Amino acid sequence: MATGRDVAQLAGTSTAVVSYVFNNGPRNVSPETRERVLAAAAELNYQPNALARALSAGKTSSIGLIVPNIANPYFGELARALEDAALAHNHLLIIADSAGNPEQETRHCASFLGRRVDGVILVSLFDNPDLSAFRRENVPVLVLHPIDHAHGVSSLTIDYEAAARDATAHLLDHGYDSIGMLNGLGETAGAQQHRAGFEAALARHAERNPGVTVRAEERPAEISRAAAARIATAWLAEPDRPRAIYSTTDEQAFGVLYAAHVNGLRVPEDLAIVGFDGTEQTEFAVPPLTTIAQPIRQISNRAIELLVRYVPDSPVHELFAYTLTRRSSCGCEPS
Amino acid sequence: MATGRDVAQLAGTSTAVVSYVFNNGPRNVSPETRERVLAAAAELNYQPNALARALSAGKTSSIGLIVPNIANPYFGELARALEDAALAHNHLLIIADSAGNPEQETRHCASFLGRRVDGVILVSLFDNPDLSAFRRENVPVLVLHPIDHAHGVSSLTIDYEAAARDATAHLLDHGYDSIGMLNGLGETAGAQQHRAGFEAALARHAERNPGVTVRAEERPAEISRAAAARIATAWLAEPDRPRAIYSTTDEQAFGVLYAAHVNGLRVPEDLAIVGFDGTEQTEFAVPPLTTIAQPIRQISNRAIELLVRYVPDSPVHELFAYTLTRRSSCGCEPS
DNA sequence: CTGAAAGCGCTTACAG
DNA sequence: CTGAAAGCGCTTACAG
Repeated sequence: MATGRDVAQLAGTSTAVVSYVFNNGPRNVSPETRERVLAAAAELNYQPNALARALSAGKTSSIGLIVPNIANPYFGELARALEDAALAHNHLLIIADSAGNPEQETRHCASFLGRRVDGVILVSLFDNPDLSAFRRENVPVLVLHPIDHAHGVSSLTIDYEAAARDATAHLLDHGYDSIGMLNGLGETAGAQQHRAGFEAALARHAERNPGVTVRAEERPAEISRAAAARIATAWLAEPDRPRAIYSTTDEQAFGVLYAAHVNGLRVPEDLAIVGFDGTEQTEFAVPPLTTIAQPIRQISNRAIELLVRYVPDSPVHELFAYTLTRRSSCGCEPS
Repeated sequence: MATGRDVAQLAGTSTAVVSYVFNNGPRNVSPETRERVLAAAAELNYQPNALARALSAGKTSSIGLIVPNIANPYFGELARALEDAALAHNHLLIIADSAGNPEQETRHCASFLGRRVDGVILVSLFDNPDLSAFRRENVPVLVLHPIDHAHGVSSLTIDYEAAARDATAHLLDHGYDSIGMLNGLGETAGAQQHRAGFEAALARHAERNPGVTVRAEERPAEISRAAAARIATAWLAEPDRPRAIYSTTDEQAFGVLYAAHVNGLRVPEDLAIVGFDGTEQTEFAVPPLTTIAQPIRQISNRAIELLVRYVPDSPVHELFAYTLTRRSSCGCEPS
């Protein structure tokens, strides 16, 4: 492939000038020279080598993203929004999938370090991911879920506890007296906040409705349709099955929806469901799913902005607004 | 960050040897020297700079993938399988999303060229994508869908026409006498093959059942749940609505499922549905969707293999086996 | 406004 | 088995 030298030669100038033209700086170039360079470049189909540029300039203009499963639509939508935002800043988003495997997450981190990404965005499988290597090399890292502030990592997230409280309270407002929560596996900060919100809503409800008892139970499941379907199918077959289920991800909510179908239960007449994430698919579920909608675009735009423009020198923890999108799966009237 | 020179210095050797150690070649290194290098590297947290390596070695060990929408689960599953395969060959998969925008696909192609990827895998928005730049630079390209062989691009795909024929025939075997096809937009090779298969099944059925008339109609829709839902909702509200619909993607099939729900139609009692792609979600649809399952893993493994090991010097067109996964949406007994 | 040259951090013939 | 050095293709002070 043609190099800057080839272009310079054909244009009768130096490689420095070719660089100035293609980068619009840092020095000025006379209009005539610029024309000659551009013409030569077009003739030779010149495409600057991004590797050489990155090596020389000391930055790659790339950002790494690690998600647990890119086939999960929430992460797909997230990746899409992040890529749009990165592109708007002329950065490349490198998407890596940890496939639910902690070791693979660690491998991807090392690989990103080797590729000298300018920043990384992480949806971690660990409650306390080891980010010391990034810290050592001064590579900014952003985590897109709750994380213990003591870990010293920046996070951009909605308030899971408040959202879980609202979701549960909404189910309680419908009058359901037996509510299940399908949480994720493990004691991550996210899982703990979901639980805290769930319990807070129950406590408040008990306080306001003396004498009324609501049965509540939490069960864990891997975050996948298949796992949620399996666990919920068994759960809903029990005689004292819950009347409503709060799922901590949409992916699991779809599994619960399926489990209801398997058990011949109507939604919402026999079982109410609320999901979490607000993926586009929830609108087209049968019936449409009520869910906590995350502001994916806003979080994504801010994440990229923080990584490419206003790199914080100490950890930041920004909270974003969520909305409870009411649809028929919880018992609300279809709109 | 520590460089190879730092490591060489600490280990009391040269950068060449450091390189030999980290690449296991191309020269041998005595066990003692190797030990010293490894120890020094560990002490300095040395991580070879992949950019410098690529620039020097003349290959990036990276493969570019462009899909129309990474939030579409089919492409998510595909990306995941391709990444696994690439990783197994120590390659990086760079995922790019054209967001249904042809110009963005073109931009991504240029960007891949600039990043000097070793190969590209494409799910194109164009019927005849302009791949001349890759050809000029000798970058192998693989397209994962039907494409006119005259275009000179390699393709890895299932036989869409045969699959469409089987799917349609299956619906006809159920005895439905009015069948709709929800195709993609535009006259791509894929859309044409879907149509050809659909019509072939109808023709054969007519031949074998003289006197029996089956109504058939094709309608186009953008490949998204929302678009398919909108179009199918109107279609199913018509008095002579189809009794069964063959959707050329699962994503559209989910939209049709939703449209049936909106129209108060039961699936499969009032409307039978068959999808295409075999995404994992189809298993957990309500009711589970019958679909043409693509061998995603096999196609992905082969694609990576062709790009990193047996780069073909002239276009290849490999056909993979698909399966019709029967579930209840078409009227088959739930298994 | 422009050019010659050093340097980014590797790899790899070339010597020894 | 090991080292000195050229080179990959850019960017960017340094001169002029």
